[in-house]
Amino acid sequence: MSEPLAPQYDPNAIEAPLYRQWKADRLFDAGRAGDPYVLMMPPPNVTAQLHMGHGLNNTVQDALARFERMRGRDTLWLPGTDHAGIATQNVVERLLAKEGQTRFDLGREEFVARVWQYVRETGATILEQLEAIGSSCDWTRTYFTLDEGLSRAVREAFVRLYEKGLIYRGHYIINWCPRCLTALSNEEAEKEEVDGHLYHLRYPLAAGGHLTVATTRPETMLGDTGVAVHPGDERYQHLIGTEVLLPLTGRRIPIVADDAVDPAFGSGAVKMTPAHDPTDFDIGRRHGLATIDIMTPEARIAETAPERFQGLDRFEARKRVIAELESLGLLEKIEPHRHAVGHCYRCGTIVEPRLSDQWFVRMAPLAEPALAAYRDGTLRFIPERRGDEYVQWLESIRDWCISRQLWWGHRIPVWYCDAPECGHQTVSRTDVTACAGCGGRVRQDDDVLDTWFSSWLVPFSSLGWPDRSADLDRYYPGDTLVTAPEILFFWVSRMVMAGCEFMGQSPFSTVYLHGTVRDTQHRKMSKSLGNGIDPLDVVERYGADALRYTILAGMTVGTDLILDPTDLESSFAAGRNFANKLWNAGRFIVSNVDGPTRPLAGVRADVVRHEELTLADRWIIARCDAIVIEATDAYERYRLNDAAAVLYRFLWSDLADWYIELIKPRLYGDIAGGDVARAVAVSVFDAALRCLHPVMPFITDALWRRIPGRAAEATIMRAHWPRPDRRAPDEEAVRDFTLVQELIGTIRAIRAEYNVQPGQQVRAIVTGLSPAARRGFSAELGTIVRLARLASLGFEATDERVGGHAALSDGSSLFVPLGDAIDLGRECRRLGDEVTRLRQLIDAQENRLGNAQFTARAPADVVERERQKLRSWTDQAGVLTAKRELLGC
RNA sequence: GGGCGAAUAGCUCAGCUGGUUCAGAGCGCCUGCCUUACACGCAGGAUGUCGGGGGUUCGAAUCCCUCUUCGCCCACCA
Repeated sequence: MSEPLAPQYDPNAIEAPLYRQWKADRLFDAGRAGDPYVLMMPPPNVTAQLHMGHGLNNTVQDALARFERMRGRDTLWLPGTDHAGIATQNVVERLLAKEGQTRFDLGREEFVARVWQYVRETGATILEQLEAIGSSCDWTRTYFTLDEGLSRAVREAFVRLYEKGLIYRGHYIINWCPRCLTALSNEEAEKEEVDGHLYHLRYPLAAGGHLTVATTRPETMLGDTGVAVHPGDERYQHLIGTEVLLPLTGRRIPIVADDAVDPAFGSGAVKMTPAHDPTDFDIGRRHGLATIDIMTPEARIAETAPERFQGLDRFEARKRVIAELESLGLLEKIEPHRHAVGHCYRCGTIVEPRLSDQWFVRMAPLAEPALAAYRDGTLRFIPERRGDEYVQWLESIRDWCISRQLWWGHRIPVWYCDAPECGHQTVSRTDVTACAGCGGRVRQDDDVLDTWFSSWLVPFSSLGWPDRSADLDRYYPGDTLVTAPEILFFWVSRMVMAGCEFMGQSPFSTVYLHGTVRDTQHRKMSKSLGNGIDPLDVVERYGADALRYTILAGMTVGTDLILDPTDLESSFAAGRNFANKLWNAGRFIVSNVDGPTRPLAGVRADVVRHEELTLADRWIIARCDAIVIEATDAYERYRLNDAAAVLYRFLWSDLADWYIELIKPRLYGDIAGGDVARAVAVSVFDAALRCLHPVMPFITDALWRRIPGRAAEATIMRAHWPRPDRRAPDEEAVRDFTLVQELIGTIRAIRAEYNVQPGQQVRAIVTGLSPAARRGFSAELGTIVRLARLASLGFEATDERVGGHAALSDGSSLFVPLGDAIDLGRECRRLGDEVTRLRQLIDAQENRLGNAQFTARAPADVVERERQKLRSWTDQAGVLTAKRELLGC
């Protein structure tokens, strides 16, 4: 009825058109009957290109979405992108640099317009790329964090938090990226261990002598305004309250006592640079120390320092400071020192702690409900241990610096009065044009908000919040969040906090944290290392299903996925081969079923009744029921690799290698029962395709649609999840048929062992049969004879002696007489030659091991290996000799 | 410095609550096959001190201790 299928599966011809069909038929869109099931996609950067991390993340989500959809839930997989403030601004600034311009040349408005233009041109790419791997997102609800609605949500959240006193502006030390020229949150300053130095400097005391201080950043001494010691430190009691003469600057600075100083570290005296170190800032504030900012935003030495240092890069200045101190005899020593240094998470530049005015969110009050959600079980993590990290972070949470000195993003909704004598500050949901205090001119805060300040609202802002929309009612809170552990703190924890704060409950109940994609050296795949794999390239060469299969089959819960970027074939061929195997199994079944088949269960008269089923039929049905249960269980437990493996084994080994092979005579009409075989084959194939659909959506739908009897518009996406036969499992069929398989396999092994020609028939004799085995062998006699290439299967002992023996697992004995099946003379000669060859090897080896020189001088493991060789050869020779005796040579 | 994870075939990994699918899968390797769905295939085969050492137990890849090696998260000893 349908067009003939090609023997080679061509994913390129199937996948893309099928995706277009699904999309046109609106199969991804939420809004059906059923319990809602909501997956929130971690928004990729709007200008990102698809990489393997996206591939993994979205494959997992898509598998879950498809599974739940088929189980009858109203599935909403909500896609979107974020504006990625720093990253996107950097990209456009680099483009401008090529034209020899900076953003300052354009001015703010013009620059932002340029970024918008860039985003509009490239922005949809990442989402289109997600389509290529089969992502069944609800594209009608796609969001972007700078959309009008989401921007309104950002202002609403800001104003509400401000009004509750949870947002404040403060003058503190923050992490500053001198390259991106903006403040960063603690999470954005990635701590990394580096090998640095600990410099011991001598500060001359005003009263004579000197005090040694230790520092890792000697250049900051230009901004020192004090030295601190521990109040209980007896070495320095007499110095507290006195002064030192700060070298290179000529400043006199006080020595103070503070509990925060660890007397055991270094010399026990710490130089205080309140403008460039958070601890020093705190201590300085307690003791009224001055703050001297000695660096420009670019981290060059500023005009507040002596002239000869001005304009020097911080690391140049470090060298210069050390050189000068050394020449003054004030450098005591330099020790190697390993310590953690913050790096900008966008550009890798070493972060500089910097004193500045920024906006902060007070986090402790927000953290409490987020902790409670985890502790009362409404929020869980997979794998579970990730919950500990979550708790640890929330319990020691620090305030969140949310202002960024960028132009691309949500501008902070605060307006300041221009009039210095008024100084009023207005925080507003809507744009402000006049001062609420004096009616004068206002200007909006120059800074924008951290991108994550919009991302943390996404679970509800993307559904219409702050409006009380129908979507918000139906789809909040969602169910599962699938993401990489890297953004647990950036995004996941904050979403829970925002959800609890603004919606009263966590935005999801399960957080599934998957691993990272790495190369064979376990390095994270990245553009800069050049060790990435382009998922689209894989789709092109192997197909999206092959990509998905490889990802899911290779990924255990909570572990990383290792792929070899230099050898795509070894990584992805398995998936492609499986797709091709499926394709051909489907091709075989479809082409051997010309019309509607009788159903296996039902009330009509034409159903296949149990009595009509052969042992093999009952076996494959029982196996199918079992794998439906196993696969369902695996999906429910997020063990997608188990689901993939179970289905792979069933479809390839059970269905293709065994069942299809042994129903051929029935299908070809050589023996009766063809229509029953067709019904069974179609039924189990159909069920397995459905179970496999979340893993390999394209080929399963392509084949499923071609099963005869389908309506034209039928799609597996709308098929319900298979339900196993609820009757007691047919254990008898499984047991009996397994023994049939064992018998066939054993006969085949004997044939191979004795070099029986493929076309040569042999006899097989089984004695000592259990009733179950006897029953099974009789039921599938034809199958056994055909697949083992037998002339006959007998159950009476024979007095023949030449042939192969084996014991079967039910206790019966198998004998395959070979006297008339092989050329005895030739086989004896072959075995004889082989034994002779082994004897020679054994002699030589015994000589070698008998040589005292060798055993004394060779390494122990080499000797052991040689001994093993000897043992193995001796064993082989024994086996062959026994074989010769059996054959009567 | 604190916390956590991993180590099983040449490679990538399963092995869940100790014991009848316990030593497994895929790839790779060896042997033989173009058997009318599939050579991206079929049949058969080889390969392991389950990281080292100690312990608990009738029994350990599995539980405990310890060591080694890799990896991750957290951290204001300057």
